[in-house]
Amino acid sequence: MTDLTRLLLEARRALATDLDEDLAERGYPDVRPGHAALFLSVDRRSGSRITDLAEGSRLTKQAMMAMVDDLEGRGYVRRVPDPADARAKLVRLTARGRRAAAECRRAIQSLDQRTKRRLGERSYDTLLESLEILITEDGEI
Amino acid sequence: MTDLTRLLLEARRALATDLDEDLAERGYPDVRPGHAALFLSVDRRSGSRITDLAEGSRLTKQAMMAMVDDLEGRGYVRRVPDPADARAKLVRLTARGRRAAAECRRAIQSLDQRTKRRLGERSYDTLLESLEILITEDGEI
DNA sequence: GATATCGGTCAACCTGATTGACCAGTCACC
DNA sequence: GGTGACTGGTCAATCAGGTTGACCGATATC
Repeated sequence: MTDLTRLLLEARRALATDLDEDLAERGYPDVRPGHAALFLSVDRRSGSRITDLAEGSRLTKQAMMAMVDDLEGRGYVRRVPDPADARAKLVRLTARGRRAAAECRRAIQSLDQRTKRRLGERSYDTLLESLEILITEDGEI
Repeated sequence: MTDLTRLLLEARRALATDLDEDLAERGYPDVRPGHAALFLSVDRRSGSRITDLAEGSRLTKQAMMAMVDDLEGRGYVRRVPDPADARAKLVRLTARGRRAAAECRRAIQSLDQRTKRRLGERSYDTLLESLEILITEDGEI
């Protein structure tokens, strides 16, 4: 009997720590693994709405807002009004944000490749598939 | 490019939620998925030291202490002095704790089996192996 | 006996989220 | 073209599940 939840948590922590260190070495000690999803999913030209970003990362908009606040405070993104809807704001990368995003992308890619090497291509693919299944199919008891 | 850390986090959350609901249905709404490891690893006859439990779950002793505090407050465990070492205390299951532990074991087993069914035996085994590798081999960049 | 280590605890803090309330802008419809 | 419902963003409070650091008394080591 294995405690799968614990295993998942620890594996995540190990990878996140790894990514964190890599980002620090690349000159972004303040970019946290959690920011990755945002950097990866914010629209490069027009920007993205907080609500959309939240939905894409399966977070509440409040949680996403906290991340955006954080990154805005550090100068990686800024909020601009959405010309198409006066209620909305668009989150856009600053120049600094674009550099960080690129580095972040590289860090993730590098981690991916290291992971692939460690597990072997097939196990890696299986891992990804399995995780997707666990996420999407779960919820119904 | 996949954000593996996010995937792991979400998969864990999905499973934890599932386990949580199952435990609630079994009559233990206050037993959290995190308690599982403790219930599974505390020595049934003589009890276990907090330090040992922490090490076994790869947690700090402070974190384990908080869990023990919690479970003690709910009447699932109690601390008794260790006759072999006056510094130490032994965490022991109460009668209520033993019943809860048994139910918890069943819930985990059931979750394991459902997961196995969803992923298929081979993918499930691969998943477990992969996670172990990620946990143990990580840390060295 | 002095000193280092070990088991447990207190305190402060961090991360990554949650729920609930609220406001202003927009949309649909009559 | 006014009314009511919905949507996007925000504030506030809270939570879970950890972390690091300091500390104390008991024990082991020399």
